Amino acid sequence: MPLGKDYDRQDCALARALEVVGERWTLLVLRDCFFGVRRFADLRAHLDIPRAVLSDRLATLVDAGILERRPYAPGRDEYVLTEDGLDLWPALFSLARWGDRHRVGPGGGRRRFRHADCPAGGADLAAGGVCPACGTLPPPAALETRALDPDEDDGTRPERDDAVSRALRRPHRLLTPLP
Amino acid sequence: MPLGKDYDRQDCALARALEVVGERWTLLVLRDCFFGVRRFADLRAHLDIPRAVLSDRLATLVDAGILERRPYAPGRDEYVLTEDGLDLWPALFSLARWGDRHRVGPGGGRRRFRHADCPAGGADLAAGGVCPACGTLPPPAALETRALDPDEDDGTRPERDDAVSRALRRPHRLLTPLP
DNA sequence: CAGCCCAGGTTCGGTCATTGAACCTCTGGC
DNA sequence: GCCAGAGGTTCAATGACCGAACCTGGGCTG
Repeated sequence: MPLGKDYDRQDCALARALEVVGERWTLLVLRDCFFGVRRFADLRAHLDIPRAVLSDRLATLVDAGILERRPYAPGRDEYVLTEDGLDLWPALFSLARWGDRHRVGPGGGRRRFRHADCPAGGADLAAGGVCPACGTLPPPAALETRALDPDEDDGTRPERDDAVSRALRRPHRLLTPLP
Repeated sequence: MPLGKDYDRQDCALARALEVVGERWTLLVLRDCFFGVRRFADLRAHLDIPRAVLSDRLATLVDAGILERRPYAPGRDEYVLTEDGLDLWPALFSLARWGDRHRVGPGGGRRRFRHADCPAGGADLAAGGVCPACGTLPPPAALETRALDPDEDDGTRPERDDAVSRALRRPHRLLTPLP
């Protein structure tokens, strides 16, 4: 946990957010949840995260009311974003967009987010997560994401080959279960 | 650095952003830079961050082109946000806003951000950093921040008493030097 | 129903980051 | 010459993270 015992000495909303969401891996786990990944094994395969750490992060997020854990079969649980979790979307999108624009370098995996349910026809999201066509801030469920076309992407890294990564190359509506 | 050696195995813009900005303390340092804090000693006093860690984070941020280090007197340096750094504003604001709304609990220090240069009169920023009055996404330099009035704030913690904390209780234009 | 597999963990030593305290160095002022 | 303050670095101790190995409980297969 970032700041640890210093938590209550920081008089700042940002510090309180980072207390839950600022640990290593946590935001990447949440990104996957927005993409529609719901199961422990899929998160592990997609992120290459140590089991113990993933276990710990999921517990923290459930505790904080950001994820909900629910059985989908006897003995099997899945993790789904709550209302509070869904509200993290603008923050997550803004950070990813910044990474996309300023740290291009040697890593592909760039993607676009389009307002699929847009009354004005839809367009790729602009800064802040705003749809430039209709001017609103669409909720994640109204968005479709897809990888950049190979000719737009200058990444030269080998692509990942787990089920989630493969599914995410094709257009995909956010929050729809993956893979 | 989050993810460390796994950096190049993550095909994701978010991972690349977190590589620079996801370490403990880094976002809090940047928040202070947006507020107008520029000097090592002021950051230290305001954040209660260990010297070695602050030193390391500042070096990383300068390396990444997010901060610029420049002398303001012989032997004295200050740190100022670059263009790339300023572009982090929507992400920072969104996270702080989420913390403000979902993790209220036992910590005051809540604040509002108003579009001071708004042609439509200005209003507190809404989700994504958008000004609800004019519908644009104002740059940080166009914003004024102030602490919530005591009756709006349910924080019961003792207030901090360093120069930066004191200055930030009064209305303050972002990026204007503090304290 | 014995035996196996799979999802979703926990446990465990080794390694790496963070912490707080102490020490260093340069500049300017008296 | 001496001191103070800014902006560091160094160090031992603590805590987080890592990867590998082990555990558990339900379903399937024969």
